Amino acid sequence: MSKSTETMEKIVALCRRRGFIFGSSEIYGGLGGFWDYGPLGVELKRNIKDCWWNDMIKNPPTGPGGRKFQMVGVDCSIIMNPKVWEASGHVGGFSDPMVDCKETKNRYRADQLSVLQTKSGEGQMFAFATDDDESEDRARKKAAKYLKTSTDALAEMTTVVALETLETSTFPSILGPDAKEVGTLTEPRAFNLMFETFVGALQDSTSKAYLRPETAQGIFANFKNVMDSTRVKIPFGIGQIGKSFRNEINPRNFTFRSREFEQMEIEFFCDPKESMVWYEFWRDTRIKWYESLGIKSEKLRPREQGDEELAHYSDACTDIEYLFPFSDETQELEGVAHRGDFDLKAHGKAAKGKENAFAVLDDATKERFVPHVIEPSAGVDRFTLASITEAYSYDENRASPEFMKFHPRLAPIKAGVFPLVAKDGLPEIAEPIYADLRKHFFCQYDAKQTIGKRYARMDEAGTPFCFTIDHDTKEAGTVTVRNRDDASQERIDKSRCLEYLRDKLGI
RNA sequence: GCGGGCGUAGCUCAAUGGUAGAGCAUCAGCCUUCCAAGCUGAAUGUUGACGGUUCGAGUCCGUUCGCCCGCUCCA
Repeated sequence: MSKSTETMEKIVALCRRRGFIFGSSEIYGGLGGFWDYGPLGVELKRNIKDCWWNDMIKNPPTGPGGRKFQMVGVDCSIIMNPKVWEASGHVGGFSDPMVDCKETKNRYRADQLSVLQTKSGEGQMFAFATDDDESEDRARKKAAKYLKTSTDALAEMTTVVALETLETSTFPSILGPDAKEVGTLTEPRAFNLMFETFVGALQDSTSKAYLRPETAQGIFANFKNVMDSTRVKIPFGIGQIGKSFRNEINPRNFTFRSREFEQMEIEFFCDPKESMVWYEFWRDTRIKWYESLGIKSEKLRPREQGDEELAHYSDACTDIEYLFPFSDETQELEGVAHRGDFDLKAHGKAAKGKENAFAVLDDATKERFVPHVIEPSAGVDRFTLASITEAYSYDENRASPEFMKFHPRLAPIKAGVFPLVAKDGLPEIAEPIYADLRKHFFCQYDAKQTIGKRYARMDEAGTPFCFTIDHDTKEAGTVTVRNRDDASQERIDKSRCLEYLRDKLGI
């Protein structure tokens, strides 16, 4: 077992042991790709979402060149009119079994491919798009060349069959419609990763609906509503945090690829002429945000997508990737995509009947334009997992070797409050201190067992500070503050605990 | 999807085909004046599930499910 796998196993074990993350419905054997957050996990995840909402929506950064811009939020329904997903391109070809060509990366509907084969069924076969004369023509020419015969004589020697009637074991002999090499077609697979459900009591095709596979479309669908109700002006952004669902074929790596997950997405609308400037601004802003929350920059790798990787409508896209312990390669935390006017035009066309239905007026030139969109789309669960793996520390010289070095803003518990012993009137002093602190921060009071065990428990929870009330507190009115990261101690006046926390946490 | 490995208490692991156990963790109490100390006690199981062989199965056989690893896949 590799060292990184071992580390990952320790992290998963700690998450379970301390109540960060459990497998969903474990008592019934679990369900792959679904996870529950426990008492500590929910605090961590909530802190992450609060940080994002605060830093991006409530108090957004200043734009390039000191420009101000507005940010507003929405919270859209998970189930939407299925037409949303037709317009966005999520349904359509994706409901049916598909065949991929490994060479050309083209994807074909399995029921729309035919194959030209020799009457004996032997030798190479030639696939083409059914009812596409041009594609069939190309296949026939290639077949004629292969069989060293004329296209006229070919009809005598060959027969046409539907791809779906062939055994997948014969696929290595098939030449794809656009391929140069033989045997590059995959077996037909269902590619609709959207969860289906039914709205209303009747379960038929007219009531079919989908759980959203991304939060973005709810924002696009409400673009006009937000424009009309809030007096925002281009450039501005709409943010949303919410659950999305993808029926992943193969969920792996703890919570990294889950079937139910939460997203934090911004759709930023701007003048096409300035779109690249805003794209670069958001890419850099988002990278800095992760660094500000304790992700080391050397583990954070922005990866600019090459032209061949980009969606056809996209001008640029950067995946902000993080080096998780479960892989030698960095994995995507967030995608910052320049989506052009693709989405607004698609919905304008589908819902309003013309592509420019969502155009806005340029005050200076009095011309109408469809805004371009910059989309920083982050995975809440992925960043939660990244902050956990980043925080995980091991020092065999400590009494409690494992500890979680969370950034103070993210730490689930901000402080522990302990009477050194549960007698001599110490709990009576400690309890009011705790009652005062908990009004402002999530804290924990513990009087059980030895002080060492209590510190160790707080280390595993990632609590940055512990206040310990001892006999000197009675005499001098001071308490011990114990620091999680180096186990160092200092004494402060017991009345200064809240002030101390505010100062050290920076919040 | 393919191949390999593993399933016994919350965790780490024991138990010749013959009464399912230990340590840690948890809880209660004692002790304890700053880093998982000690003592006493308590609670904890459909041995992943189903079926078969057997007088008797955690153990042998079959099936199945789950998890992990490697490939594959990931609009």
